[in-house]
Amino acid sequence: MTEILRNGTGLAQSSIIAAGVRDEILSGTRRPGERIGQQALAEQYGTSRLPVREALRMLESEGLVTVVSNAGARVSKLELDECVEIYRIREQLDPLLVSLAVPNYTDEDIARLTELERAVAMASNVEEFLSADRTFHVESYRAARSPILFETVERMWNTTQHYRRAYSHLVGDDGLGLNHLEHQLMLAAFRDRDASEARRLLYSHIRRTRRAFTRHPEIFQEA
Amino acid sequence: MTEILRNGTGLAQSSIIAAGVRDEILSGTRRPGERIGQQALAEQYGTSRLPVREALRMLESEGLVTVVSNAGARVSKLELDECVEIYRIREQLDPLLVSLAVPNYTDEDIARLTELERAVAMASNVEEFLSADRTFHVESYRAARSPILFETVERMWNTTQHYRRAYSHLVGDDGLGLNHLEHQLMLAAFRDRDASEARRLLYSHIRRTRRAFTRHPEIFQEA
DNA sequence: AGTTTGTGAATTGGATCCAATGTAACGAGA
DNA sequence: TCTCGTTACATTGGATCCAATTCACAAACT
Repeated sequence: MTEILRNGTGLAQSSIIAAGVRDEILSGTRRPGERIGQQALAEQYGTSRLPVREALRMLESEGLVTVVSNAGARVSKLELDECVEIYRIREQLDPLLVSLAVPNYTDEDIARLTELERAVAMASNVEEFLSADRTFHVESYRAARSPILFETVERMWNTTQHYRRAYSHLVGDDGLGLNHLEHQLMLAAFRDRDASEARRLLYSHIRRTRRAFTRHPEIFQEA
Repeated sequence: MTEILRNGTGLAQSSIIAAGVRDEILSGTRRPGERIGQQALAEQYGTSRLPVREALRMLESEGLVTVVSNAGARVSKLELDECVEIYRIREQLDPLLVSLAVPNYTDEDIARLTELERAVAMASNVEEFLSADRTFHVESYRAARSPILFETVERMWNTTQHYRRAYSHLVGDDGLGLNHLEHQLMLAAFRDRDASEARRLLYSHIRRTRRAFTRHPEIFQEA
């Protein structure tokens, strides 16, 4: 009965550690190729190395970490080809997800999404933009109530996060204008409850980003 | 230098165990909802429970196993809604994958795929059919050389394997005729190197299966 | 007779300890 | 001075041991 921070329903320490490392990778604290020591992680979270190892296996299955036997774990790196492949997947799945969500939108949903898009447009630095952009899209997917599809999309989003950041830093504010226009068109389709139009717009949105990556292969160069 | 069965490049015991359990789940030896004891697995593979736990975490991330804290691991069950969701994903990804493969087909590839389809048509029982059908599709994807997309598709395939088996047992030979016709049309598109036609045909192929599931919700009833 | 509660065993989660592999620094030789 | 080989160290992989939680069975109570 002591109000000790209980692990909730089945939240083992390995899950907590995995979530922490995941956040650190997504936030850019840990960069691709960087080594992840078990001992260091164990000390950081005040546990033994055992839950750490399970956490690393979980992250490996998510594609965020690459484990080599007897050589340790590293943050996964992506080649341009692989990033393009993932974006091809997203070109298919994100539009499907949004097309499932649009019919379920309430007026409140659309008002909230409009506000979230304002936050994207008003972002004053790269980190703010990345965070707001992700929130906008994630929230636009919520009404689909398709947890498996959502998780699959989120996984694709996560593994490419670092390169989206690198691209944003590279181009600065250029291209944000197009991004804003596409978001506005999507919001219009949302208001019309036009699922197929929202689907096409999101497809183009992601496709354009994919082609932008192809124009900037230097992002994927070895450090 | 001793030719001891080396673990190859990074094949830890946890990966071996995970592969074994994965096979047992896919082959139907372990049924959805069935408990997976750590101790039993450890004895089966002659190791301690430690690699077993890592293996279960990996399978959990793949969606094949559901782990509840302090309550053990079980083979994942799927509701009809979830299975439909996964098939909606496959409707998008499998066609993309085949459309990437078709342009790369050699004449030998097409000859081999024709043979593999004959094996599907000649399958004399459910297990043979499932195995041959999977081989045909997997081989048709190989030329795409898109490992990430392939792995994603394979994951979707794996989590729904049990229900495909249940459906096949339920309907027997009915519907196999349509399956064969669709495969023949796909082969024709392959020979023409008509990627967009192959894509549409595979979309219809998977969509039809999804709708068949919806007509047989009894497959997903509690045992 | 059905429900509930308590006690027991079985199973899971975690920590410490030991072996094996990979890495790196150091030294010797060309 | 550069290269190669050897040795020492750090890190990972695995096994055994201990604590905590859950589940099952049985007994008692309503």
